Order: sequence, then structure tokens, then C-alpha cells
Amino acid sequence: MSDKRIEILDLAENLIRTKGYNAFSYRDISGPLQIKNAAVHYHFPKKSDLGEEIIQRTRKKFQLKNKEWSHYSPQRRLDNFIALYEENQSLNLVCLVGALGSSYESLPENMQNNLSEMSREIRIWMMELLKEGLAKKEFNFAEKPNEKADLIIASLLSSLILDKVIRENIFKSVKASILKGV
Amino acid sequence: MSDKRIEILDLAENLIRTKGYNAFSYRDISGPLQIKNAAVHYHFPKKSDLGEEIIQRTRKKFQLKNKEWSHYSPQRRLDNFIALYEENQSLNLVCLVGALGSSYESLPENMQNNLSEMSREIRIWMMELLKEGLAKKEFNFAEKPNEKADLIIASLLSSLILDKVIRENIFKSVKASILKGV
DNA sequence: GTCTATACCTGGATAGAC
DNA sequence: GTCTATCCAGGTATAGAC
Repeated sequence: MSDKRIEILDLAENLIRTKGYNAFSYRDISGPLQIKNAAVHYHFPKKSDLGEEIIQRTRKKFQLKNKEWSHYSPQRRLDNFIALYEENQSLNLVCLVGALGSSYESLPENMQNNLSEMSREIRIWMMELLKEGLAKKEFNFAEKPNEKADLIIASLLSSLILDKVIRENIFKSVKASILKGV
Repeated sequence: MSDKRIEILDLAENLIRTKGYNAFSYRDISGPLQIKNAAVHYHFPKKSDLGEEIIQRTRKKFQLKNKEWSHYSPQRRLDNFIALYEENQSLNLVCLVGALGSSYESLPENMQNNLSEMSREIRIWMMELLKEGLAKKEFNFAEKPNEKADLIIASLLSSLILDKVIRENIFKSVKASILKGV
């Protein structure tokens, strides 16, 4: 994969996760990268091609982490997962699911499908993690694993949004709550 | 306030909460309401005027509820607050903070400010509610009130987003988790 | 792989008649 | 308060030269 291609993807992802998919244009890419719009279109003919590839590579990154973490304890895997959000927060970035999901109905179909699949994958991963933690008595909570999983992924997602809106460290609070609750 | 004005606000709010602020246009308003773009501009000269008023009236609605609920028990106030999200979910709508917050940096300044103030107000309300519930021994949880408050408002916000993306009843899970955790 | 040039559309917004 | 008409900026996208 060429350097330019990656630079375009990186910049576009950043734009999506600060301004949203519908608020950035090819100019916002070509300007900073000092190329012309047509060059961006060469790499990604349609805007939705760009959007789709950003989702797909995010999904792949997550899958790689999974493999890497597969023999870690549930607690450590949970810590690592939360650390991903902590990094986003320090970069002042919303996560991709939050950035795209809130305007789901405005997205091209290929992006909707990719986004849904990735999100389901993360959710199932979290459920399995929690089940295993319960079984190994590393965790202790009253909710059903799917309920707890949904609470965790939902609260992490929004913590990044609310951080920007409220300008308080919501992520930190949410992290503390989650860790005290498992 | 004229009927047309309200019709415009209602429709625009719906569009924001399904497609996002940047994905709808004056045509999306004027078409369904069978008027012309210029008529919409008469009521709301700039798009951001429309956006701002939608935030402001949402904030006022919340303040009215507060007064109405002020002598209810903490548990009942929490139940009522959750019920607001339940209604949104049944209408397939993301909440306003989620819809706008995820693309915060693309918003006009007047909308950013109004959105931030409203969100802070909701957060503080939730913190007070939880503190009171602890003091009255209606609630029992290990986290600090601000940590718990952030967990609750964050998870409710995203539950509506994830509901759409994952197409499972994430809201229901989150609701169960919250109620078991206080 | 990047450029220039351009096509075509949609967007927000305003002036002025009714 | 709503209309027609119009403006202009910006958006996505493509053709064809280099």
C-alpha cells in the first residue's frame, strides 16, 4: 500500500472522527496533503470507498489486537480495551462507531453494513470476555454478561463524545465506574 | 409561536437525530411541508438559527420535567429519566446530544455553546439525584456520584446509537444494567 | 500517479413581488 | 408569510494530458 494512500486514509479518518463523515470534503484532504482533488479520487473514486476502507482497516486492527491478547487474562484484556479509548481521548478523537453511528441513516449502504458488522464483532468479543472472567472468578457482577457488555461498550463510546461536549474528563469517570463494577 | 414554525422545528429535529446536522438541507424541510425554501429561511434565516433553537427548546423541555419531578423520589426520577430514552428508542431516534456531539467540531459556535451548557446541566442534575439517593439509602453503589452519573448518562446516550448500528436491543440491556447498579 | 479542466449538482442565502 | 428568481460557493466526480 502506497504512502499517499495511507496518508489519505489517516487524514480522512481524523476528519470523520472530529467533524463527521458528511462535514468533510475532498478539499480537506487534498489541501493539507498538497495534492489535487483528482489525485484523491484516483485512490478512492467515491467518497464512500474511502469511508468503507477506513471502517475495514479499523476492524482489522481490532482483530489483530484480539489475537495478540488472546492468551491474556480477562481483566488484562479489559484493561487493554479501555486503554484504546484512553488513547483516543488523549488525541481528542471520538471512536469510529460513535462518529459514524450517530448519523447512521445518512451513510451509504456499504458503510452501514461494514459498520454494523464491526460493532457486532466488538460486542460479542466483550460478552465472551466477561463470561470468561465470571467463570474464572476474576469478575463479579450481578448483571447478565450481555447486559454488562452493552453497558461497557456504550459508556466508553459516549465518554469520548461527552468529553468534547462537556469539557470534563468524562472518560476517566466512566473508566473508574467500569472497573469498580466488574 | 406559529404552527409552521413548530412544524419546521419538529421536522428538522427529526432529521438531525437520524441523519445528522450536516446531512440535511432546506429542501428536506420544504419538500415534506409543501412550502418553498425561502419560506423556511423566513422563519430561520440561517441553518444555525434552526439548530440553535432546537437545542434550546430541548433544554427547556428538560427543565420543565425537572420541576415536575422535583418532589419525586430519586428512584422515580431516575426511572423517569430512563423512560425519556426509552421513548426515543421506540421512535428510532438518537438523542440530541449524541446526534450533535459526535461531530462537535463541525458545528457553528452558537450551537456548540448551547449544546455544552445543556449537557452540563443534565450531568449535574444526575449527580445530585444520585447523591440524594445515596443519602436516603435508596441507592447503594461503590462509585463516586460523579463517576456513576457519567456512566449512566454516557451509556444511555450510546445505547440509542448502538441500537441502530447493531440492530439489537442495546437500550434494554443498558437499562437493566443501570438499574441493577444503583 | 498526478495534473488541469470542466461538468454538473446541490447547498445556503437573499431580493423583491405579491 | 410565502412566492419566484437568482446568486454564488462548494461539493463529488470524470476525461484526458503528462
